[in-house]
Amino acid sequence: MSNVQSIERALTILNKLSEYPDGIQIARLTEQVGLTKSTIHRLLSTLVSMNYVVKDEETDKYKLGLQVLFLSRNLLNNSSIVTIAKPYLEKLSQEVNETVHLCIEDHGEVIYIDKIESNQTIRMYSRIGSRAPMYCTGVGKVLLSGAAPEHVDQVISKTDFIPKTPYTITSKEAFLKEIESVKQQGYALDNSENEEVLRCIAAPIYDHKGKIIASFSISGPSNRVTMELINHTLIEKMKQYSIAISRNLGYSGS
Amino acid sequence: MSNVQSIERALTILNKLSEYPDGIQIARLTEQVGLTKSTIHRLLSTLVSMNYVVKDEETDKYKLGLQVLFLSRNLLNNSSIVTIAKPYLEKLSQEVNETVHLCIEDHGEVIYIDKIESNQTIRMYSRIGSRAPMYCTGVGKVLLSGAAPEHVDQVISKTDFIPKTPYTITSKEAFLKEIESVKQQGYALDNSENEEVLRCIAAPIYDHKGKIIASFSISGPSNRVTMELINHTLIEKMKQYSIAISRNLGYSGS
DNA sequence: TTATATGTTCTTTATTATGGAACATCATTC
DNA sequence: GAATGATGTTCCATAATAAAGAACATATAA
Repeated sequence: MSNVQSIERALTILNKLSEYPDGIQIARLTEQVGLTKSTIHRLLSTLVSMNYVVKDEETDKYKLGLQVLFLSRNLLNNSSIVTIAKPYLEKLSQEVNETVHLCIEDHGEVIYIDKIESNQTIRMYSRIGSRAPMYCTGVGKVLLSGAAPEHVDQVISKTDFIPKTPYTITSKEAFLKEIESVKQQGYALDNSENEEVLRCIAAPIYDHKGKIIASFSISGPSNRVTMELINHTLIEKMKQYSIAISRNLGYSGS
Repeated sequence: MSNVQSIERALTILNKLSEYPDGIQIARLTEQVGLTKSTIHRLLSTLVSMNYVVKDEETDKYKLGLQVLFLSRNLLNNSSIVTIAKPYLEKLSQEVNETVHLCIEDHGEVIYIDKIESNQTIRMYSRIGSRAPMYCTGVGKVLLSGAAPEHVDQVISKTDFIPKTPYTITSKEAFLKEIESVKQQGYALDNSENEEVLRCIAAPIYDHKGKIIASFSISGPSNRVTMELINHTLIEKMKQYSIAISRNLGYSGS
């Protein structure tokens, strides 16, 4: 029941460090984490000794060590979704020449587990491992459209509907309605609801039981990914890929 | 000076879990890690509460959680080597139609920080974040060829020269000689020294100070990556790419 | 049913982590 | 160049914390 304090603290520090790719000093960490210098120093020393953290001797800054990368090395390979979906997503990205993402839900958030970049010159910055809220992303809506009502309620109750753009859905009622319509349609849009200049279309991936276990999306600047293109081409394309990938996971529905 | 015991133990468990992508039970972990059931249970509970570990309620198996992936999300993006080298490595991989790796040294080991797969049907299994010893890899030889003699000695003294194949270098003296000749040549081979069927050629990447900070390699089955191909084409090609990438990092040498 | 293997919870104990203080190091300012 | 301030590091007494055995719970197999 009760957790180990020092481990909680150490992991909190790791989380914090991940926000500072160039490292952070102990003094800054004390402000951020709220522990004494000496405690943080000791915790960091332990993390360093295990290669989870590296200390830059020049600047006295601490940053994540490569052991963290080593940990995650098998995290996605084993996950058959990534492996199975990859060739399809690559083909899709090539066809539409836009970035394609693959996501699953984790603790009420969207987490990006794969990404195929378009060859367009303006590339989006890398996202694998990143999290995003569900209420303002196409993939999030799709994932919730396949979840049990209680789970949807639970996620929504924890959601802060922050208006990221003028188009963001900001009420529970509207969002519930939106999820319902996603369920009907079989796809979801993010119509500049997360970032002003971005438009996405997302579709579900089903497992053999017909459960939605992942979602993939096409994202691109609104001027390229127009509503016309979506209605004309992308909806149909996404549905095709949705079924193709799901079939490969043992899905037998339509 | 003295480390926090519970953190060391927790990280040891994380390391262990990374070996079991499908999860492992507490009982197995006690055997592997040598702690009591209750201790491991408590440590795991803490890790679970922080989302570093996930418990499969069906099988009672514990495996790494996606927070680990979240941690590493910025680990390589910030690293300018990956970003700068990527387009070159992609082009190289396309030209030779073989897998290309990018590596740095970490605590006396080679660590793979990027990988571009060839389009050949037989793909190598993913490696980003993986570690490999330096004595039996081309990239390892290259990295050591640029290191200070004391560092080379230190790494070698910690190295177990295990003969992975009949061609593996198994003595300090031979390895030192090999590194010396790599330094002369400006490239290194792994002539089936790590895996019987594999041949690699590796070259250095220099920073603005002329220091070797990374190494990249072409790897492929020996029947495709023949010694003839290497001598004829690849050596020259690797040297060109080596200089091109290094130039982009501010290197001004030849 | 019993036995065995496993996960979970509880409680006592002493080990262990904690944080203040002292010390060290460095950069900046007067 | 001394003094100040900001930082990292080490030490140590104390109390809080984690440890592990035992008891309990649950599931599977004999």
